[in-house]
Amino acid sequence: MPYRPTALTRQNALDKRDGFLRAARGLVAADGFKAATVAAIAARCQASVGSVYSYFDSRDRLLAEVFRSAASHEIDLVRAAVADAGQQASERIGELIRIFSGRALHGRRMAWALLFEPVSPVVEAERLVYRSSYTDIGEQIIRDGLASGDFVPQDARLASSAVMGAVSEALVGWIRPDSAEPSEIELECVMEGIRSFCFRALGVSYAGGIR
Amino acid sequence: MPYRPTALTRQNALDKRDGFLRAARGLVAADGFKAATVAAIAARCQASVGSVYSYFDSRDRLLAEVFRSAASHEIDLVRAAVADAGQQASERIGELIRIFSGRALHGRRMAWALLFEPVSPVVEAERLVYRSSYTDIGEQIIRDGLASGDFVPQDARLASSAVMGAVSEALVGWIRPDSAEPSEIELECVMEGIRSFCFRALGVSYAGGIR
DNA sequence: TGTTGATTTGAATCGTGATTCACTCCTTGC
DNA sequence: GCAAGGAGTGAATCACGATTCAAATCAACA
Repeated sequence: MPYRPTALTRQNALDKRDGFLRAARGLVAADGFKAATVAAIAARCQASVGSVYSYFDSRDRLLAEVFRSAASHEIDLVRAAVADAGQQASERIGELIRIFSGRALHGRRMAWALLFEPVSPVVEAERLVYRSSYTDIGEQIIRDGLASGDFVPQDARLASSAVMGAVSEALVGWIRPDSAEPSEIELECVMEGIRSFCFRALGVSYAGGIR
Repeated sequence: MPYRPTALTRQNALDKRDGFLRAARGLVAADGFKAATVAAIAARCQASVGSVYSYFDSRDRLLAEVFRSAASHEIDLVRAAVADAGQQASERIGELIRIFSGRALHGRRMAWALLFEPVSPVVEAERLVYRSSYTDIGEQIIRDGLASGDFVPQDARLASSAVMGAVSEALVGWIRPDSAEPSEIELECVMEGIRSFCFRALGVSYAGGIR
């Protein structure tokens, strides 16, 4: 019974698999999912096209995994920020908006890939989960805000969707692949503008002040 | 000098061209741009694939033209509704929101195609124009509303984008191709919810009432 | 009816990238 | 060193719809 996979072998396999994921992620972050062809991914790892397929069923699944990991990283950051914010619902939704848009505006290519780039149905399914995660977080905060009277009565789910939509649409012009690099000041204005728009929409009792 | 194209010939050519456009539009309205393959378009007109190419440079251009005509029809309806509404900015933006979402919710496949379906870059360029037309209309109304003091001070362009984003995102769940047919009541609730969300965001001075 | 050129046809070709697989190259355990 | 598999390779294949184009057909006019 010669050749039995050993611990080292297994680890190497995991590392290699991970290498493909990192390579793909790098390509996506640089030029979107479209650029993450199987050939490009393999090349980045000095491996052959075929070997990608001994670690993944298909390109789609590989990219779905890339999407999931990049997206859940983003979600985690937002969740953490929201948790760190005060218990006031308005502060928490403000953090959601601020972190979400700040991340998007600073990692524009990746944000574009995660939010807007046309992708295959398999990856699109991941995007659906990703988007609804944000909406879920928002919804919960809004529900709390309604309970505490911080927000004006309204449908929490609808409001959360609308907030995410308002934020996304306000951002899209800034993160489109061919748009010019925006200045830090502009970004601040956009973020603040979105924040106050959403605050008014939610009916936040106190103004929160400009800046 | 035999055979000279005549008026009838020319008319036939125009009609045929128009037939291809209609056919494509029908396919898009039924199943999106993806379904409007050159073969399907030709089949609908009992013509051959090749003849499509004597009227259009490429499928992309054909679809871009379909997009343009469908989109400008929508835009015209919105413009007309806005013009018919009172001179109060809040009424006019309310009409924009109502007609836009009403049309989308009642012609869901076409709305999905125009707003969300992944399309080629050439068609995407048309979508950009289409989207910014709505944003332009909204921006102008908001500008007027700011001038008359109907709305709270804010960046009109940003606000208009945010309104369009909020509306789109609130709608997307209802018009996704695989979503269930919504009831009339649900649609009314969604539209009303969106409208009040946006009214609050704009800081409309009077509530406008439910319904 | 014959001639000329416009129009139509649809099978063959292209383009693009994912996917396969027969073969070679390694590793392990004896 | 050597046999038994596991891994890696990359050229060939596949998928799929857009696009082409030589041949066939049709329309106008003398």
